[in-house]
Amino acid sequence: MSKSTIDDVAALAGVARTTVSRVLNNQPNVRAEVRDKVLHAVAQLGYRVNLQARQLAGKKALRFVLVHASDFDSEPNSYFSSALELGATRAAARLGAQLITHFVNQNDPHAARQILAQAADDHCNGVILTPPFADDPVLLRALAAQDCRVVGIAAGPESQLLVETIGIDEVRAGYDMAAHLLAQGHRAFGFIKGPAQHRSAEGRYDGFLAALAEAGIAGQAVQAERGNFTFRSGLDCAQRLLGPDRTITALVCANDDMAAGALLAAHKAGLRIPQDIAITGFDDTPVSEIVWPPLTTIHQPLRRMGERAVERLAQLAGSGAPDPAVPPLHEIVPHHLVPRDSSGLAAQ
Amino acid sequence: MSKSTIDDVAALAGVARTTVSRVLNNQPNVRAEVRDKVLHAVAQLGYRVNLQARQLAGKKALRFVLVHASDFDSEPNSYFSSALELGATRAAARLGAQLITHFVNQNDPHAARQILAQAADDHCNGVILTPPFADDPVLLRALAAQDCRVVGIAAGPESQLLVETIGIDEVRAGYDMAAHLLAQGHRAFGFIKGPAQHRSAEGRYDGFLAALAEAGIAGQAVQAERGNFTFRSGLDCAQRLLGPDRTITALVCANDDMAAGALLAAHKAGLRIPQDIAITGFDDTPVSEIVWPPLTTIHQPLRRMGERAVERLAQLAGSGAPDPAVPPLHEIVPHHLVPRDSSGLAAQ
DNA sequence: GGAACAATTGGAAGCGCTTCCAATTTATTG
DNA sequence: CAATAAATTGGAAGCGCTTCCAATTGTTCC
Repeated sequence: MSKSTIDDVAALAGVARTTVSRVLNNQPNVRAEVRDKVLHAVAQLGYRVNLQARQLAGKKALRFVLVHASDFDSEPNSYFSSALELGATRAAARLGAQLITHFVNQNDPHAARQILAQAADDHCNGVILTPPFADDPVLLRALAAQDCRVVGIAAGPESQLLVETIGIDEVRAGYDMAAHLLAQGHRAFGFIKGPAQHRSAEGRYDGFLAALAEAGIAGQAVQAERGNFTFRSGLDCAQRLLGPDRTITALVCANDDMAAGALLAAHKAGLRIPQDIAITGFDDTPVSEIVWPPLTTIHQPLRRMGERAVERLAQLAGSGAPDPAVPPLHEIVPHHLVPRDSSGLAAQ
Repeated sequence: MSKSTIDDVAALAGVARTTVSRVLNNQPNVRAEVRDKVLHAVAQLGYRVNLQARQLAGKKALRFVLVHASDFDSEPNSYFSSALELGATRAAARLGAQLITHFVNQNDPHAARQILAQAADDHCNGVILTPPFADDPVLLRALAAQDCRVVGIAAGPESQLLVETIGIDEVRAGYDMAAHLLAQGHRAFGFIKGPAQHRSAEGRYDGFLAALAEAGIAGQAVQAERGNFTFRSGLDCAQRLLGPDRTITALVCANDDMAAGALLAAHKAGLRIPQDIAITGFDDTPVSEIVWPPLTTIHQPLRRMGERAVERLAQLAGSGAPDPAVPPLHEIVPHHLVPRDSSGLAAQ
């Protein structure tokens, strides 16, 4: 069975090709009854538009912009952005959409303005934002005012009310990590958080505390430090937590890089991992498999998230203007705990 | 000035559209004189085919397959493969080509057969291979016999004679690293090599020795160990090299992961980096910026390499069957040394 | 009830290209 | 040199879709 065309649909629905086209493109002036008939025929034939033909016929291709935060004025060398973009590009290729990637220096005071300008210049149908940009409500609103659909990746709860978002259930992930360590007999915990602006990562801590509370462990029993997601900050925080008067047996870090730093602190302090101290990360980036011992962590499906972001944007673009009555959707992608050797049974 | 079309070219060249199409697609039955005229018109107008139209008119799209080596039966979580694929996908999107990615378990004894089958199934116009597959001459020949063009990435010298290849000048890179350390006053070196099968990485060691020889330092003075590119092996090898009777002041590792392992060994041995021991990596993967101190390393433009691989394949596909008289081209992409804090002036 | 209008629907052109087939030119051969 | 084959060129039909414009149908209002 070869691909069916718009004419097949038209024939089956008993209407003209033009009408099918109108239905397909959400255009007005089609009776509901006819629209249904067409949609029905589409479903029956498994019809899908041929993007080549559509574009050739003059329809502008979908254009999306993916904005990465960078610490410099160049493309970041990070796995996070690579994996996300890889997923997004795959989806874009599949959907025949164009994906433009920009790197914006997050330390630049004009970063937001720059993003707005790029979105306008590229005359795009949608923007994909990652933290910290995805957590900037002013930027989010400005983009919306610019008639530009936005999907935020790993955005915090505030952003989830403003724009479409995609992310793991951060709270649940924190909960799962706590449950894993509790099951191994740990009762005294350290936690290295990320920067407060990174809203979604805060959820990890909340979920972690929730699980502890369920197990009858008070939040005060947790020694929390605040890092900035870098190896160096993980090292520093962990050194404070793992001094000679250490009481904790497990140290949870809000991302893998900090966990790798904590690992070094533990090694330096002469502690055995996981016998003396269990250390866990978050994200399951390659570093978690590289270090020794390999990190127990929470896998975050970055490629999948990038894919979904583009798919969502494509769908939004096809469905016309946003309906202010419908709140934006927060899509949760599944995470899972990856147990490796950096955690194990707590010492008696 | 709007895009010119095939008819513009035809008009300018004074031929029919059909003839232009023939020239564009390298088809026979065009007089050399006419062909030149057309090509000239193409150049003059800056004409580029519209891929949408071409595909709509029935021409099959270019299909390339990118094969990654994996250690499991799943997609590897590595930066190397992500960055390469990202570059390849970007290029494919730009050229309107289709890129299919496969992950093949390199431990599977049938890996080669699997790749051949996939290349055949996908009915593709070309395959991009990475190590270790790019260094398998049997596979390379079989693929060629299957009428499938191959580009090898970071392939060894043997493969460079068999198929088109892309990579950095590994020998020169090794040389550069030695020069960097020599300039900092280091005279006694350790070197952690990769597995012998990884042919291109061997070049790094050769270049390194060459620079030492130029500086009047004998190869025997270098304490070489062989790792397998993992953090763990770097840790183990470094522990042997950095014992109490250590004589070296600089330790060069053939990739970043092993250097990260060596870093841990040094920390454990109570050595200061780089004051007591300089440690360097290779590849400039994200781990090199994550560890402490950040690694001096050689940057390898992975995304660019992926891009070029697709571009080369597209070019090959457009130029008909391979000419056995013309040897395959080995394309060198520029590398550069990234000095960071893990290397510094040698102690007196 | 019919004029004036708005809401629907369909017809047909054409986006830029490949490719089949027929027309033309050139080379080959008895 | 005519007859035949081979190489070269051009004409025209679509590929699957959007969109302009005309035709049709349904509504409204005096």
